[in-house]
Amino acid sequence: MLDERKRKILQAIINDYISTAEPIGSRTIARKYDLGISPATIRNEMADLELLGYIEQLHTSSGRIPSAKGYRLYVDALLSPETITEKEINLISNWYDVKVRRVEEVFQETAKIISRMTKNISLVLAPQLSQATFRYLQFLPLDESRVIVVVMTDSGFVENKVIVMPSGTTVEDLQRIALVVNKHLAGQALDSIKPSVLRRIKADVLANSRFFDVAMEAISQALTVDKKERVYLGGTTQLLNQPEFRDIDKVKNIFLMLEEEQLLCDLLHAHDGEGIAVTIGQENKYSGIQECSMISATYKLDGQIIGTIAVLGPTRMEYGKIMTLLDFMNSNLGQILKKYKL
Amino acid sequence: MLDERKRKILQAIINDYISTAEPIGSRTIARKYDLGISPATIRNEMADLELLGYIEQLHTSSGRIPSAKGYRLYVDALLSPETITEKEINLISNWYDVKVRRVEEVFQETAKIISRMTKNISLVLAPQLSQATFRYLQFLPLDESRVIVVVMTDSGFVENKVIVMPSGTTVEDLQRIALVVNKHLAGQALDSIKPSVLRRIKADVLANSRFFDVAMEAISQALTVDKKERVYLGGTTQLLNQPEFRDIDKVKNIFLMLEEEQLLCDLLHAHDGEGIAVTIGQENKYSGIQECSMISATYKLDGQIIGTIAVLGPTRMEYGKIMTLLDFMNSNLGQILKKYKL
DNA sequence: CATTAGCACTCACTAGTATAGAGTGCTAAC
DNA sequence: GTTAGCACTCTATACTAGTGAGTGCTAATG
Repeated sequence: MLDERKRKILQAIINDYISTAEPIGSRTIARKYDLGISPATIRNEMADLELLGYIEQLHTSSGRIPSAKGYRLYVDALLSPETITEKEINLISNWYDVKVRRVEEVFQETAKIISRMTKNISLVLAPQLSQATFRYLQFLPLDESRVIVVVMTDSGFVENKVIVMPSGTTVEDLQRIALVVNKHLAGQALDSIKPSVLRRIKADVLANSRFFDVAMEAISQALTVDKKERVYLGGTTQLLNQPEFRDIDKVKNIFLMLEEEQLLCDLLHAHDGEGIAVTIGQENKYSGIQECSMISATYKLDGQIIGTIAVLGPTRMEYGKIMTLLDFMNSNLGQILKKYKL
Repeated sequence: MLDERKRKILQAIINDYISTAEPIGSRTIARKYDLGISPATIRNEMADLELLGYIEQLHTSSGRIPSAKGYRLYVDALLSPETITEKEINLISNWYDVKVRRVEEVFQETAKIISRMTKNISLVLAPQLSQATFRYLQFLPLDESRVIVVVMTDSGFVENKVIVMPSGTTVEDLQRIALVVNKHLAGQALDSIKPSVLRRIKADVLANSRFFDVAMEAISQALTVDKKERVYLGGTTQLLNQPEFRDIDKVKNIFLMLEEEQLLCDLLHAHDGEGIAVTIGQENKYSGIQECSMISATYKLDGQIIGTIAVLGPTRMEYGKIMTLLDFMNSNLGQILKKYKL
């Protein structure tokens, strides 16, 4: 383990690099940080730190920058605790009050708040519908031939799908099917409702089998279609403000990744335990963001993890501040969801 | 008006600049395009074209590039007609078949197709709900205190909102309210349903006034909330492939604009007549895209204009090809919407 | 014996200069 | 009217110091 002085110096290097994005030399450390030692001593310590792999040099006569290993130690042990201010809390709750009118908007706005406050890209993985449980389904006639299947879940999410019914289907036919289906599926998790389950139901509705197939098709579509989780992005342009991303090609790689929703889902799922996770640089699986760090946090509703929020930025990011914010946001998000869902 | 030879030369300059992004000189024109005249003659003609404002020079010894006025003439008069290939048509219909499962996805996928095929940013303005007309509304009980208000429109769009009802509300109360509301609102355009209209209804439901206020609040929310039109974006990263956007700051401006949905709506509404519109460079109202051109086309459903599709890119874009594609897409979109809406 | 002053050395960055090359406008010949 | 020829302009590239921030090493110091 590093001694106190080495840690102080490493901390100074990282803090400075985080705010300036410039390599930092022994002179500057001695001047800016009051460590009571001369540049020469700092140089010796820095040589040690470099040997240990915590910092690196771009070329022999440049200052030092933190290495991935350095950031890792920083995040794990050197981070000075940050608190979220009263002002920030007000800003957040005010934002929700003004901008959010319905559940679905919570996620997009959460992403916006986070990116605004951290000056980085934010990602919000919204809960999959499949984790919800089926409450009931209802057919609402639209006109002579078309019917809307409305599927309701426990938590109040509503999924709907317009279908065309064979001519001659009556409202009563539909109600009978709904009755049977509801009896079978009530309380089941959406992702446990597989074609086999639906087929078993069929036996119970034999009398109406003519409409059943169409209805089942629609139901299974209404059920599956939104299993696809949604990722909401915020502040993608923030990346363009970072000096390490002046290079269009680096930016392009990352933006291309951000356009692939499935990839983002996977990325956010990499962390599916509780609490906050930090992946630094090459720790990231996707090569496009190996010059980035990602801080992610899972949030809960009624004690169950239902989604993830994350911040993506250059490895040189304000870990402390962002972790504190995400911690606050994710403990908050459950309540906010409840509130807006009613 | 320009004589034939001048037009040929201007056409050559613009075509070449569109494909190379490099200023073009008299020598190159003579070599690449078989006009039967010498570089010197071309130089003379180019001097004229510059005097007339159709082309410009970056500095005295550089080749010429088209000016905004040049592009304008090109688009209005010089464009060689392009046709869409069988292969492309298949690609498009196949894309819809594979990717689109529900109405809402049509717009996002349309944006993706267009950006993929044009290598530029695409924007799709999806129909506002407010243009739809109210069909009927229904209350679906969720649990003891919560109810879902489902509002259905003519075209089969469904809007829903969870509300909390005062304790003691019965299903019959709700049905009575629904009945009255439906009687009053059926067939009305959503954006004509204002608070004053709702208040007038109140008289008819006096017996249930206790629940009425809550219900009305929810209804008006369900009605207004999605008046907000949605803009779907595709291929924003394509911009980064353009040589004229190697500069991060230019890109940033445009990306910032793309994040503001309201702005994009306004932009797309600038063209609300029929057919295709092209705005070139400074013709654009928003300063951020004055180095861009935008080609937009409105699409219809049942004879009525319901939205806009557009392509945004550098002024140096393949006008002919893109206009042909948009023309095809917008004439196609109505059918596709019908098909997937069913 | 850890610390520090001093110094030679390295290397990116900047400014200045020369050169090459693409393209022009003008003039005179065809 | 068209074109060959030529002097001229201006960018882009390569090369060459010169500057300065920062280092590592050595020897002196408390």
